[in-house]
Amino acid sequence: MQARLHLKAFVNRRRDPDSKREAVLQIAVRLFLERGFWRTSLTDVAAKLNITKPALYHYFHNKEEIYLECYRRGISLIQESLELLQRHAGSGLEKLTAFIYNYAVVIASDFGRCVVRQDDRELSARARTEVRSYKRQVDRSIRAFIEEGVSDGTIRACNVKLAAFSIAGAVNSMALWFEPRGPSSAEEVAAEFARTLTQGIARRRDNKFRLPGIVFLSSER
Amino acid sequence: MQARLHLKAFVNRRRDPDSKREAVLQIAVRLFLERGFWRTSLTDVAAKLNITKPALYHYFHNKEEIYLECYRRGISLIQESLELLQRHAGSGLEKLTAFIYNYAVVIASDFGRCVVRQDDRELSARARTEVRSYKRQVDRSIRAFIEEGVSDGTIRACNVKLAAFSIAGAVNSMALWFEPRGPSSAEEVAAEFARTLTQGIARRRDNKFRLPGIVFLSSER
DNA sequence: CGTTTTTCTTACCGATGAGTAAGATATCAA
DNA sequence: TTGATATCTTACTCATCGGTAAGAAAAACG
Repeated sequence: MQARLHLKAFVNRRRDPDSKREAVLQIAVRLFLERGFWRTSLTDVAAKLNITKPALYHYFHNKEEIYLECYRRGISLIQESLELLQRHAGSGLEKLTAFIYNYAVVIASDFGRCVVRQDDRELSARARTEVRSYKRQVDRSIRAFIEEGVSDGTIRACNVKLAAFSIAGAVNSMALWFEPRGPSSAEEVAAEFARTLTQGIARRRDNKFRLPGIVFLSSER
Repeated sequence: MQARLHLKAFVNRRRDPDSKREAVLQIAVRLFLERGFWRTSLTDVAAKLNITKPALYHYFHNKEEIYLECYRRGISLIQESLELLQRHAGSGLEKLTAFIYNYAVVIASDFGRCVVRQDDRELSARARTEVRSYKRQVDRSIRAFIEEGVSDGTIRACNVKLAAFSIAGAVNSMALWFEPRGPSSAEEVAAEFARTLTQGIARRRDNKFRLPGIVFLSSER
């Protein structure tokens, strides 16, 4: 990776704010992923870049702004995918399947994982509002694909909201375990998820589903 | 709920450590869910109970122990479900479906959500080891159900590890949005998830799956 | 070369929160 | 009632970390 490059962005005082800002983001997002937002101090970030904490304040107003920039990068990748799919003609099921694939690939990237891994509640009210509006947008898109599929007959009738949550939840969870240098590539995982989440894993000989009778837990405990 | 009861556990100095410990856990888990572990101070917990922070140290060694107790409660619910399923005869698919249902109901409870919502990395090495060993156990069980299903022909051949992650991820995500007083009951969500995650949402006229050609993102960005 | 501007450092503030020391006070058992 | 014990409080320590003030040093510019 060009991580080496970013680590050397501050070797001298050359005036190049753009690439220095970039270096901060690249290093920060790695640390946020490694340790979480609150456990990552700006002193840590600065140390990795061989500068001191106050230097960061020449490029960002505060810690949250650094995170928000990382977040916006991830979101813009997702939006890019959504726009392409919305222009594309195809059945609801095809769009949904393609979206799951693309979304999974995004979530596998550093900035993508950053989008999902962060807990809203740790943000200011202002930032939280921004973040949640993006999330709603993604959710609306997934639901639209599903509804389209139900209309055109490629998706069976189901609880659209819960189906969307289930799909988003499964893909989002990648952020918790996916490792770029791990055994499966992003594309492998994306393909498997796209298949599993649309087609299921059951070998369906018949089309009727019933809940097994061995269910026993109730939420009353 | 009996939250009122727990709020009154410390009205006098009656010697009843068991119910006082219980009250601490019940109030703590709510706050952990509301604000997250690190954003919840022991002063907050104590205030809700009408005592002061040092009083908590009569019942728990430190903050992490309080969290771990909450965690163990959630885990024991899951284990209870697993044991029952392992004793039960049935196809792999049936067991998996039933597990998804039961697991979802557990995750919908306060202690269940606590299990999932907490980020390992915020724990000590010791606690993290304990927590992860539980998680591995759940993962192994899901995989075993899937493998059983593949053997007995009720589940199609698939990447077992990724399928298990996908299912666990979807159910775990409930912890992030499920609200006991929300529009859907735990049982409703559990049933829908059990269905969606095993049968998929596609209306399958034929059995072949192909990735739509509109996929465009690569992880190289 | 000298002036201006940007970049970055040292030294600090203030707030927060986990955990402790020491002692006051209520409960309980005899 | 009284002594022993558990319970809980006040007052504190210590460490962390976001953010700031003030100025030094390097770079850019003319």
